[in-house]
Amino acid sequence: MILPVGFYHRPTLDVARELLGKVLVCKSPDGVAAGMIVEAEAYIGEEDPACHAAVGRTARNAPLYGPAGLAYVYLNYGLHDMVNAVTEAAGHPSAVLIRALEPVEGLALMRRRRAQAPWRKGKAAVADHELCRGPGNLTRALGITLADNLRPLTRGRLTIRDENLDVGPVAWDSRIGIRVGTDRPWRVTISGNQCVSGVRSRKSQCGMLGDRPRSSLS
DNA sequence: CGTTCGATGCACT
DNA sequence: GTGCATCGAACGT
Repeated sequence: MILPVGFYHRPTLDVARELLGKVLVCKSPDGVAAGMIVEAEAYIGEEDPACHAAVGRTARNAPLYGPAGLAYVYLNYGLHDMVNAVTEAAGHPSAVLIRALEPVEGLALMRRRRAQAPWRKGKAAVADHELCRGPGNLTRALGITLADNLRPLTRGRLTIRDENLDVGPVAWDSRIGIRVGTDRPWRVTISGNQCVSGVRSRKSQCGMLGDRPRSSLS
């Protein structure tokens, strides 16, 4: 079942938590690629210094201010397209960044796309659990680009499905790769999943379990 | 093991 | 002109 708009039209932390275990699907003429979401981050409002809306409404971040259930895709570092699910009511700029997937369908297509990255030409193939590890990697593996910005996630080429997959324990910790707003524990992951990005082979990521971060500031 | 740093393009000041 | 919600190679310990 494809997640309905109502799923996204809720508090962003709840959406982030419940996106774990759901399946992001991208169809293209080359085939279908899909993966289970194992890592996500919440970006909530103009008061969140790490949210793109912290600078107020601009041409780029306008999708954050729109209705829930749309994709917000933008280019980062000139190299990587990042995909978010817009959440909450229109006028409340917020979204969930999808940071890693466990590949489910279209592994061969993912491998082909990853190998096409300019910096990967002539390099060894990536392992299956690395195909969608990291926000830039997963968009490349699924073929998600800026052309998917503002696309509804409730039908068509780009969707998120509930396939009743088991999730198990989840952990909240601070968001990755940002210079501000690191105090907010708004990154959520499936504990122990090999496809989660971030610090490698680090001793057990101090994490709390549960439906909400221990100290949510919202 | 760890840390540094270049590639790359565009929105924003 | 500056600075990224990154990736991965290169280098140091």
